[in-house]
Amino acid sequence: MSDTPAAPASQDFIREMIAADLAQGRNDGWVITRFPPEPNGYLHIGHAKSICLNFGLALEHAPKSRCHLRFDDTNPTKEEVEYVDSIMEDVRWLGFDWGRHLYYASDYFEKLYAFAEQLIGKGLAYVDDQTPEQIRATRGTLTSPGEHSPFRGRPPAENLDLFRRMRAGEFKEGERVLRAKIDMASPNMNLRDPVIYRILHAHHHRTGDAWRIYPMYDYAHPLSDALEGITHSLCTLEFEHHRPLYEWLVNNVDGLPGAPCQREFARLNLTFTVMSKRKLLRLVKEGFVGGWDDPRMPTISGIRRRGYTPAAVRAFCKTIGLTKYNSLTDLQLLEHCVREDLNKTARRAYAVLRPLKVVLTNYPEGRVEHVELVNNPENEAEGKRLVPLSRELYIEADDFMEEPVPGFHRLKPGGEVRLKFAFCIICHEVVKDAAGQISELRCTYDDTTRHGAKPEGRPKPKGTIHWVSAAHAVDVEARLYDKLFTVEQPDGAAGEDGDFTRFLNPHSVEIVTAKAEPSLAQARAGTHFQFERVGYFFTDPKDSTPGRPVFNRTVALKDGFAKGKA
RNA sequence: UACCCCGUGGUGUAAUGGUAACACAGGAGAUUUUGAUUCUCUCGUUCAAGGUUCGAGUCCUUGCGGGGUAACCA
Repeated sequence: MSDTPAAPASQDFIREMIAADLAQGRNDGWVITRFPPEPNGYLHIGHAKSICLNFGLALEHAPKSRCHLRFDDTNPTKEEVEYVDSIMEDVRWLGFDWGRHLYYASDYFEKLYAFAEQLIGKGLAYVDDQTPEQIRATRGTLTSPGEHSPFRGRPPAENLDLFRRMRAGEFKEGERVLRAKIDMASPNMNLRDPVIYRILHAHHHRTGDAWRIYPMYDYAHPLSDALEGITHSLCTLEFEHHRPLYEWLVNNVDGLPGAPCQREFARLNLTFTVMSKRKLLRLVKEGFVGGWDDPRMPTISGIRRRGYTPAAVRAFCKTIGLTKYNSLTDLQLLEHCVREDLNKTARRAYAVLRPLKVVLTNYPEGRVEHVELVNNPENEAEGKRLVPLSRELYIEADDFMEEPVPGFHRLKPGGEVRLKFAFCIICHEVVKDAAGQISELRCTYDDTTRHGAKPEGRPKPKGTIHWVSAAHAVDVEARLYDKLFTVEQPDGAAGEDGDFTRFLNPHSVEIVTAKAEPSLAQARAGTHFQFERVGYFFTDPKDSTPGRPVFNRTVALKDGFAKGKA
């Protein structure tokens, strides 16, 4: 894959705006972006879109550019260090680097507090003694204006005193808040005197017990952006109505080093998956999956463990584009991106997922030969390897049909097939057990067909299948992952208050013991393979142990035959 | 029955007043020691109606459809 983190994406409305800003000489030619996660959950593929955008922009505009990683840790009741660590790991894994520009909104608490006092002094903020219920009740509705708080006219000196006492911890949670004084009649609810500070007697993961009041996102975010000199603050569509408030703060607070500009883009939606943190958290907490990094999860850690590559995720993010249209991206596009990458880079190996024994009746007992297999047909430099072959083999059960359907050109009674890189075999006998199940196939091999030789006057078998030597094969665990949900839109299909978990795919994982070529026993954790004719697999970084690898199926190979039948 | 945003093939995007194109998916074929890959061909598109213009996917109006917004969450 030619994709690199710095590869420029096509022009989208954000990049056009930045180009226009640059053309007008704004920001002294700098492009400074930020990725601002709240450390209250794991990052998912939707965040990857934002990460690629923000860090990508910085790379595209080097050297007068950078992207900050800033944790939006303004709500101590929800945030944890565990999430901070995973987020940093995920961003790095995607191939991006924030350098020394790692920040926390909590680093600015003292400055943000001073700005709040400034707003109070200007008569632009006031302490409200109303209860949360009263505030909600007087905010009005979508179709009717709100009412002024009885405390709205409080003089600045009194507000200042009260606000300082809020900070000092003199009041209980919920007793008072600081509100911006804007417009209770605004059609934009965010401008109806939004709460900008609330009392929270909570321990913060970084500031400890130093604070009794914490700023709200709407207040902290624009000012943090401004403090860091962010030029372009890019977020998702649901913050569009917050933009006027964002701008109000940037314009009304004096002494800000920068004037960032917020723009919004559509978040990513993927078929057959849910993306909200709340829903993902539920899948984890209620044990529907093994954890945040379960390979079926759309989290970065999940898809990493599944075997997706950073390059594939980046290519995907580039392909989906950037618009304000609320779209639903086909999961197949993600799969296409990872196949495209892995096809070029993954080592090939032979593994039989559902083994069926084959005895070569004309192959001498006790004889073992070693066949040369190509490691990667897409890259000859990866060379070849030797794989043992003997009288008894395993082939994929799917590669034999006792009563073949039309168009099936693998092994059938009396039929011939090529064992890839070895020779052709003909099936003479189907052996069944007491239950009538096929237990073994008795075949003969043709020594004249070695190494792909096609003797004259001899019809060429249409099928080529993979195989492993029964005596040499190693048992390995393979986890066959499939879609987590059975419907394209689990949230939508669940309806208003329906439960999306009823659309969970009961077959989202199947664990089998595969028969693999011997070298696979030594596969190191975290290695990508293509099991020929089957799919791409990744040695599970968590559950693999030396000598006992566990293989996660990243994605199956496309199957033209299965498709034709459907 | 408020305000904001958005409507281009099945899906995701491009076309910046001048021949509607690319990718994925689908279909057909060629090649193939992976029914993979690769290659060729193919299917199929501007929400609607008016208006402006020599010319509209693009600009205007109205309608329709979708999304968002009433945490002391982010």
